[in-house]
Amino acid sequence: MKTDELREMYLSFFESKGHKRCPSDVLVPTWDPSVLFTPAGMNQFKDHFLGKVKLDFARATTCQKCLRTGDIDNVGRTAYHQTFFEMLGNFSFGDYFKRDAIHWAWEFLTSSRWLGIDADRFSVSIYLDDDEAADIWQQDIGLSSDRVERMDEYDNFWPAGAPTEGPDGVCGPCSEIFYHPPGGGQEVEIWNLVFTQFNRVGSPPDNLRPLPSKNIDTGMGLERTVATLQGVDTNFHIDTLRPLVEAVSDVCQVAYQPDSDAGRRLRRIADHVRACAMAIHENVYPGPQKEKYVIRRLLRRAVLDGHQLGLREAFLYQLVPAVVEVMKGPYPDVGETTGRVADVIKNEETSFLGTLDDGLARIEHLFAQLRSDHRNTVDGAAAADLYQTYGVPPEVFEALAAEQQLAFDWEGFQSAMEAHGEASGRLSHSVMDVKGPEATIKQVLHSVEFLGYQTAQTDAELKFIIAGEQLLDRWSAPGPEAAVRLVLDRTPFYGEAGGQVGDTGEISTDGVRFVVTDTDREGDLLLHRGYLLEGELRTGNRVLAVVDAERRLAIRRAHSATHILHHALQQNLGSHAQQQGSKVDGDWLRFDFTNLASIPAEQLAEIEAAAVACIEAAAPITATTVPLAEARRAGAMMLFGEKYPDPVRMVSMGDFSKELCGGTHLDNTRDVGAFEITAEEAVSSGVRRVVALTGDKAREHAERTRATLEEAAQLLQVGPLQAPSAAADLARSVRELKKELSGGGQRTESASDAAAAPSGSRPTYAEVKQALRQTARTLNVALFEVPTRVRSLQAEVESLEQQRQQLVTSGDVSVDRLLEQATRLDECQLVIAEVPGANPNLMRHLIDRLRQQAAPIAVLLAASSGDDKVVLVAGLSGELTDRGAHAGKWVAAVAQVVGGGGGGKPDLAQAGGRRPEQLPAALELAVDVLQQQLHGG
RNA sequence: GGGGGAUUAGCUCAGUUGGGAGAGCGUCUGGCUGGCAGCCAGAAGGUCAGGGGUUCGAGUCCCCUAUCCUCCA
Repeated sequence: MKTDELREMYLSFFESKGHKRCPSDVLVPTWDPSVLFTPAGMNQFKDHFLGKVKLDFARATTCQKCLRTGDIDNVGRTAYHQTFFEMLGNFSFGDYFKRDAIHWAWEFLTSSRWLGIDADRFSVSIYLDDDEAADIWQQDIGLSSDRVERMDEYDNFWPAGAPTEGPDGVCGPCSEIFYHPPGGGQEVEIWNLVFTQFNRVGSPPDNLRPLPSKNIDTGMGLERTVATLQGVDTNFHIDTLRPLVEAVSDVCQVAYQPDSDAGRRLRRIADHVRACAMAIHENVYPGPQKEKYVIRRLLRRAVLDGHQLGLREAFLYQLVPAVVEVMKGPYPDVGETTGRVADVIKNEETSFLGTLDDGLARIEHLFAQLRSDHRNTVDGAAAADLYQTYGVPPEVFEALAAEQQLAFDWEGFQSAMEAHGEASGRLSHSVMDVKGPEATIKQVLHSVEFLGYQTAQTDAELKFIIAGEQLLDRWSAPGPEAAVRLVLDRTPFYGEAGGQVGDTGEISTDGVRFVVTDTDREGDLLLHRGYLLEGELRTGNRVLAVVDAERRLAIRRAHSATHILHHALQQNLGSHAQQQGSKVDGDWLRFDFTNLASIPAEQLAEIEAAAVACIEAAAPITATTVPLAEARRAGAMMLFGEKYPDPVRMVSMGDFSKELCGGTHLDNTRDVGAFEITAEEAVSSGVRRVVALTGDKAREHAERTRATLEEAAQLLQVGPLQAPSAAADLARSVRELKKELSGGGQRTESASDAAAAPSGSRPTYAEVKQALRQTARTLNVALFEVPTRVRSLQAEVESLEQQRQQLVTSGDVSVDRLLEQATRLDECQLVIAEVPGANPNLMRHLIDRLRQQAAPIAVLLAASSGDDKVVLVAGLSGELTDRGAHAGKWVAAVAQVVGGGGGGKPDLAQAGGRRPEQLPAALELAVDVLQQQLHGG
């Protein structure tokens, strides 16, 4: 039996038993914070099990794409471990229970109409005291007692060990079905039937409370079951995966021998590349965090296996077509993204190979150190350090160490990694928690009627008051510190979702005013977060809920503009430019999308112009609720990573944009008013971010841009469009002045462009924007910091000019002049002098020249800079340092007199102080100090 | 979300109680050789990522921000 046949047979069997056939959920359920990836078929039904949502059906069956990395080390080594796999399952939400679940499982496995497997090939396990299940298996089905094994809570309870160790929440016993292959091979667990019938509360004993409605949750590993049916010894040899392994073997040019080390690596590569391709297909790219990081790690492990097999160039991406070939049957849409997925993989593996090269250099460095220390073991902690900081994989480390006859301390490595794990903090999340006031509310109130599409205000009944984790009947504490959440039976307030921020506004009744600062969403509940201004709230009150209409309108402008931008991006960049995330606030929006390269300014301007054209086209905007299938036919934008309800709300703009969206929108695109893209940047590799403004904010931004450029131009005394070149001149003159002062050299007269006359006509906004951007870039500051920066540069020029002037008027501070002032001390020349206007660099130059010309010599030069600072530099020629003099100590002692300190090397040192008026006294002291040093006093 | 690191010349990077901003490669100029390869000499090239703080003095110490790398969850 083929894989595709088993999948289809399972689903149609349960359809024939009244189950709704649901499609596989996405691989990354963004709506579920407790998991990174969908780990099992039941995941998409969590809310159904908990009664959190209204049920349209009580029985479902699925084939679910799953990803698990818990046992990643076993992949390739064992027969059945995989990271990506498919799971068949049937589910009951308070409908049928153990008896039907077991009977149907048995019928599917053994009936000749279905799988028709010999009943003698099966045995089952059940939970210790689950007599109900035991009876069904033995009495109804007729299994002999030696084929029904009772196991403890760690084997036959879900979650494992729950009665004793928790977590609290929904749980129950399970029953596993084992297949015994003919010929006496190892038995295989192929199906697990979970009977969720308890709510665990606290520690044993008596902590398992029966649930009012009991559920069934079963899981049959597709690949594993196929492997047993096909009589092959590992999942990797079934009809779908064997060709993939062969493809890996081809690309790697390593013959596939199942039992060899290389064979294990080939299987692992096959598994990992399939997992990566399926995830990337759903727009989950390799990245530095969370699910993205898991994908990066999977990809790297595969690359590393290839590396160990001798490959040094990117190769994984070549396997994408093979993966598509295998997966496009059940998931036809994977065929649409082959090129994109391959590009992403190629990019990522290329950059990883670069990282590996860096790692090799660091490993070399460490080996050199070991050799010089005459040690023969690579310290595990040091290796862990390199791994954590630079990503040097331990496997590579070990292999290279072996070449150098060095041992690798795996134990030390592991414990260091564990310590790192602790230090990084672990998230603990229970699989299903039914705690918190929101859960309590949901038992009573399944959803809140949302009226915000039609109106900004409505009367309503106050149903619940949530303060912290408690439900209250009344609330009277005023002020922002006393924040609570309110639940109404209906509301015009939009709760944050789909990137659109929550509404603000006011909820009031006679003598009571409550400020809504934000609106959240918990499932279908809308929670108004805020505080009381006056009065007392009581549940049951009739209240008036009023949204801040002006802000809501600004949000609508931004949201409609977001759809327009999405459309413009796809038109301009291509259909790969898909939404990766978005945030919509009042007249402000942020839009992340898939694109490998940055977008040049000209292209960005084109995109902006295209968006503006859509706005000016004054296209009508409509929202309709239609069946999902109809929306798909209409060509609405569907995102792979999104989970859509059915029916869906489809927002259309003219004939250019159709998106599935629950947000609030304008009635006509013209109402967006102004639109401007203000930033384009990277979010992570392969993802770009655009920030844009609409309406009032866009207009204000344009005003401000114009005003800022004009201010800068005025400071620079040029016309607005000459600001960039004038700013460049200014920056250049600062650089040249600094160089001149520090080098003591001659000033090279810079050919500064004469200030051009302001141009006659008023520059266009595009020109203004361009000019300000360019100015900001030359000055290396943010757009609106330009005038500030210009002022500070101008001040710097002035002060540098002053210094230069001082230096010029102080006459020629030449080596000769200083030597004329020299006195004698013992056999040496001694120069102690003030050099007005000089800086430390110039003084050092002078000292160098004096030492060259007149050794043995001691020099101490001083200058006051500014009003309240003194700089001192001292230098000694070799003869004097040999005799025990120390420039650092010398200059430090002298600097004390001017209220400072200093230090440096024996032959050259520098100091400073804050009291210029004491400088003469200090210089006088300098002679004595040096004399004492030379005479050991 | 948390831990570790990086950011210095066009490129690759060094910079050690805080006290002269450096090397190699590349570029340019000159020289050696009959010419080239090559060798020698010299030069140009820096807002030490940005901002704040400590200090007489910060590439170096502290804080913040940005970007990138990396590990853990």
